[in-house]
Amino acid sequence: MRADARDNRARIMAAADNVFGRSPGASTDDVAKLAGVGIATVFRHFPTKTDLLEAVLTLRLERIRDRALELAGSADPGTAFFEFFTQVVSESASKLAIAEALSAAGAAAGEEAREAGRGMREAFGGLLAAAQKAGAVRADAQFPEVYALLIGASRGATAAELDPETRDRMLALVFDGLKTLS
Amino acid sequence: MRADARDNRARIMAAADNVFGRSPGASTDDVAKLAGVGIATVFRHFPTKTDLLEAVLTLRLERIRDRALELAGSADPGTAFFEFFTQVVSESASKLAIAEALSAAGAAAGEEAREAGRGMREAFGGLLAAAQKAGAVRADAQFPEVYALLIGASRGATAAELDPETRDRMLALVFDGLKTLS
Amino acid sequence: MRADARDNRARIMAAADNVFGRSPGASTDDVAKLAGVGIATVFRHFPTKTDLLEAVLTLRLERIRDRALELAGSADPGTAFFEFFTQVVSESASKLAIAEALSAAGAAAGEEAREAGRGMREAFGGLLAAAQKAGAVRADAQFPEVYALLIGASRGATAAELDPETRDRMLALVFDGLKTLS
Amino acid sequence: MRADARDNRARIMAAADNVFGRSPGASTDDVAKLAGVGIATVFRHFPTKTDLLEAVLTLRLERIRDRALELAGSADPGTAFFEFFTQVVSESASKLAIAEALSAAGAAAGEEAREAGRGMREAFGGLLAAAQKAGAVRADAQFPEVYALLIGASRGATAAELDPETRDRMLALVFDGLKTLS
DNA sequence: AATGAATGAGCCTTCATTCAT
DNA sequence: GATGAATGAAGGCTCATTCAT
Repeated sequence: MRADARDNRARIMAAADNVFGRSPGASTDDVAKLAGVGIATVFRHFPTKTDLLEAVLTLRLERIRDRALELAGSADPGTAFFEFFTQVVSESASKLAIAEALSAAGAAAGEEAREAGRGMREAFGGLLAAAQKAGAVRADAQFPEVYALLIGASRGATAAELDPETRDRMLALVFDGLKTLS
Repeated sequence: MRADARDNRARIMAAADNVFGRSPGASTDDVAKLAGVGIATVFRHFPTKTDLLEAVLTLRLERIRDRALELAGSADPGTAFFEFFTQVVSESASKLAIAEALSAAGAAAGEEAREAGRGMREAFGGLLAAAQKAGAVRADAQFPEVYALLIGASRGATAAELDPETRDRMLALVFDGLKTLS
Repeated sequence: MRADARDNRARIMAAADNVFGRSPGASTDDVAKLAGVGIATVFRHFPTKTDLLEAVLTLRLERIRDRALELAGSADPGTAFFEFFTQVVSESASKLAIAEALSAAGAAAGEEAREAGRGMREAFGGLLAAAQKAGAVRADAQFPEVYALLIGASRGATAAELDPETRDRMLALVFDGLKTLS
Repeated sequence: MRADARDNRARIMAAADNVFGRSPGASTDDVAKLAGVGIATVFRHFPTKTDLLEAVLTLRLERIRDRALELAGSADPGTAFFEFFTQVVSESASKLAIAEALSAAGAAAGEEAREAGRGMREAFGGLLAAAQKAGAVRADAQFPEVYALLIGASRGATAAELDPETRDRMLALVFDGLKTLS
């Protein structure tokens, strides 16, 4: 039974990620239907809709953090930093929800999500520090504004539904502002 | 009655601007209550909730456009451009709704709102062109990505609830990317 | 001003007759619009929607009564009776409202409408009595069932949206039942 | 749960039959209250008020059809026909709704109700044909006008709120028109 | 543990009716 | 006297959440 339950939980979260990513106002029933379980099962795993939302948010934040951690070991910290930045913004463009997850990372209500946000920001902070140390990013840029830029670029790409070329040109502008002045 | 009605209409729009600015999912009743009118009065002026939303959106877009047009006559196009950019982002920071208005400017459903969005983008485009002609903004930056940057910065500032100093430092980074390379 | 008011009243009643004839659930506003007056004017003339409905009903009943009275003087009472019966049913077929007026004639709430119903039934009763006296309608048929038949035929024609030929054949059946047995 | 749900559904339909029979414009809430369930339960079983109305209509039509089918096997087709006619009209007299169901049987919107109407008319047509074959009903009467007569008599009885004696005398007149001329 | 049914609060919208010009 | 604006009380319908199987 444990395995079954765990399986259901995963299916529900995947469905929720999908559904809420497309339309944030979707109903819990939509999630249940897509997950192929009864609605009561959803509420058994997540007593509140908010709980479900937070679980999804947490998962997303952790995924982003993991991406950062993977790149953290890279030999070229500058490339790693810009690569991460680009990836996050690119995916935001196609997944409305990631951008929102990023902004919610700060104000998130639940403890778990807040913790995930902290972890993600920390990992990104590590990437930034390394890139600065390596001279790829200007040293006077502090974390808060760089992080705000990441959020902003993500949300801008999402909201404007940019085509990839425009998105890349936008990032080029942002990166020019971030790079060490020669 | 004409005067009274016009007055009410204005009060309703102000209330809607306020309420929807705080929580986009607010009910029409909330708007009515804040405006101090009965709910039927709101529906008399705006037959549909969508109509009300669009009227608010249109108003916001027009206000931003007007700001752009005011600055268009400025003697110093570079300053005018950056000043406008800063103002829009600053206000977004405190008014969630402006950022959303900016992003909705593209995909807005209603004809009126779409037209307002067009007007606003045009005015901003004028500011950008002048600034580029004056050599204040790099010539290879095209409108779409600069506009995306404006939206992104606004949304980023809003979502992250930045304090003014951080916001200014974020804008400094963005502006450094936009400025003509020396 | 008296003339103006009377004119408006007539226009409102005509509009109401029209509108309610088509869709019984129509709003008072629809009536006002069709009449070309403000809604408050309608309520000035008819303090309640029920009042308006009753006035329309009364008018219709009076019209039917007048038709009966016109035919009452006819030289051939049998023809007059069947002619009247046919006319009422035919018009019901195309004007939903007449059939309803006829059925409402009994239970109508307002004194005025009730009086109009009484008058109409009396006139129809006169037609029936004369036709029976002339030997055209069987003598054992009493008013209540003949009147019920008039209502029924009208409503049946209306509800079933009969084409004229079927309607006539239906009436032929009814009339065969009403005629004096030879 | 299946049993409970089926039970509730039946209770809701019974309540709807009752409520709409008395006042066709009744609210869904009235139905729910009479059925002793929450309003959402009504909407769970019938997603739209129209759906509920149609379900009730269908049920009524099917009941009438069943009555016709029962009588179809009778040894005396003439009696069977007139018996059916009388029964339908008698019940209409006390149940406004049946008469309306009958007229709606032609134009009903939903496929299910339309099908039920078809079935009912067919069964009634069988009764008529048999009665004609047996010489109890005049051979020149065609189905459409006889059916219109059934509807009309039902609606007339309902609308006029006839007492049983008058209703029977009205039917006697109708039947005299339908019987084979001797 | 999983399910589908039930529930009431809430939302958008309409309408008869009343005010103020 | 005529008008358009304002109003609150429904009404249809949805949704997060709770029960009972």
